[in-house]
Amino acid sequence: MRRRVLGKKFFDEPTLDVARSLLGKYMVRRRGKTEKAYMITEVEAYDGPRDKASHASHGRTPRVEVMFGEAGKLFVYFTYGMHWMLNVVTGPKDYPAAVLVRGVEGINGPGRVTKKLLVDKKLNGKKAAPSSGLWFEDRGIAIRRSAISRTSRIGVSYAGSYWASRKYRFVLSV
DNA sequence: ACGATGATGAAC
DNA sequence: TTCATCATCGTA
Repeated sequence: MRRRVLGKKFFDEPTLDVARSLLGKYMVRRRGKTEKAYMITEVEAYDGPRDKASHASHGRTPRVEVMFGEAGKLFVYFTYGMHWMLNVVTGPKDYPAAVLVRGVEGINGPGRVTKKLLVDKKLNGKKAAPSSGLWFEDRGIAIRRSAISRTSRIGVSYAGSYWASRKYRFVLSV
């Protein structure tokens, strides 16, 4: 099987492009000797300091510092008192942007993804790479444009009508 | 439908 | 220092 680990070059692109490109790619998790790969089926883009749905719209706080950093780093934060959210940083340094992984094959919901893959704050700020135990791979699956649907993002009504209605969510239809 | 559960930022 | 708000999920 053809495998290519996705690195900085892949993620250092416009957030929306990266989000769409991640569909059909694989997220690989290694814990000790066991390694599991899951095809990515649902993502959301959070794009820049003016995106009111992005936590980075409040400025460069410790919680979101990683979003301002290097593309290809993992951004993990805690919400709703019980869920970890897994993102990967995109675009240039000092431009806060990331893609939230909302679903993978067989697992729907960002909180379930992190629970299943045992993701928590220990991964925050780590590079998405085999050395950190969590990374992304291109395994040669081609995704047709027609297999991708775009919708507005989930749970961001607080962001105001403009930002809440941006079609920044990408879903791979079965 | 709503409660669990806690970090965050804004208000006071 | 308190408070409402949340990129949610499970149970109902």
